Amino acid sequence: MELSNYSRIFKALSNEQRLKIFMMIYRDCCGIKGPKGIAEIKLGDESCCGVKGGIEKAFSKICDCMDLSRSTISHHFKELQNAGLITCEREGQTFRCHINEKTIKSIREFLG
Amino acid sequence: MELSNYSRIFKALSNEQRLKIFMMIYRDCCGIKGPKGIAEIKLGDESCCGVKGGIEKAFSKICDCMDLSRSTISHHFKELQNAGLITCEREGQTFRCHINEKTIKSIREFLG
DNA sequence: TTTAATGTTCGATGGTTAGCGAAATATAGA
DNA sequence: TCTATATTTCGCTAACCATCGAACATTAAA
Repeated sequence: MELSNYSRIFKALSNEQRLKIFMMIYRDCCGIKGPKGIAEIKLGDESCCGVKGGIEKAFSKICDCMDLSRSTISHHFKELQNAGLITCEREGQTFRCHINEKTIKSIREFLG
Repeated sequence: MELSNYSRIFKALSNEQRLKIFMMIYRDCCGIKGPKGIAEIKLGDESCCGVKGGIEKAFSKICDCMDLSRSTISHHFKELQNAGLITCEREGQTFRCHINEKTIKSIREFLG
């Protein structure tokens, strides 16, 4: 992976609110059991997406537990998508989103 | 480690030039053999800090191989320090810099 | 078909950042 | 002490970013 790709990924994770959104998706929305390092991160009481395997209504759920406007949250989702960290699709009224495992792998390999 | 610390680290690595500087220090200046993932990153011909274990004159060397003003590079060093990624000290006229292993460890643990 | 809910897009605003050159500071050596 | 070299700080500018509310688009349900 090119250096510029890495900087794009890190830029997406450089905003604390956006990182929080990403962590919620990563940890709770996609059924991935957070490994060490993630468990330590405090998201606060507002953690919301506890449905394992349930990526439905990710957007709404995150809206409900964050103190940001919907438009801002929509923007953050876009940024996470642009960085290749997540993919989102709309099925009817369900906003379905996935973690992009390939990108996660690249991050893991970044410093060995 | 707090979420805000992680976003600060990622912010420091979100600028491509700064990431490049960090990678040079990480890979070449501190005698750390880059693991997989780093080896793949192309820094271009300008890679300069080939002296293993030699962290001396890191600033000057990096200035020589990057197309940025010295003041800008100084600024980037400061940012890397603020994020806790590196520490720098001046010994006489030698600018000595180290990787902060603790922070590296945190990054590695971030996604498991 | 109206209504309610869910997301997106737009334009504005205030704050932050990357970059430069010039001036300042620090150190080593002549 | 003077000079050359190395690094930092300062002041500036242009670009970028986070955020909002309003307006719009889409879909489900009443």
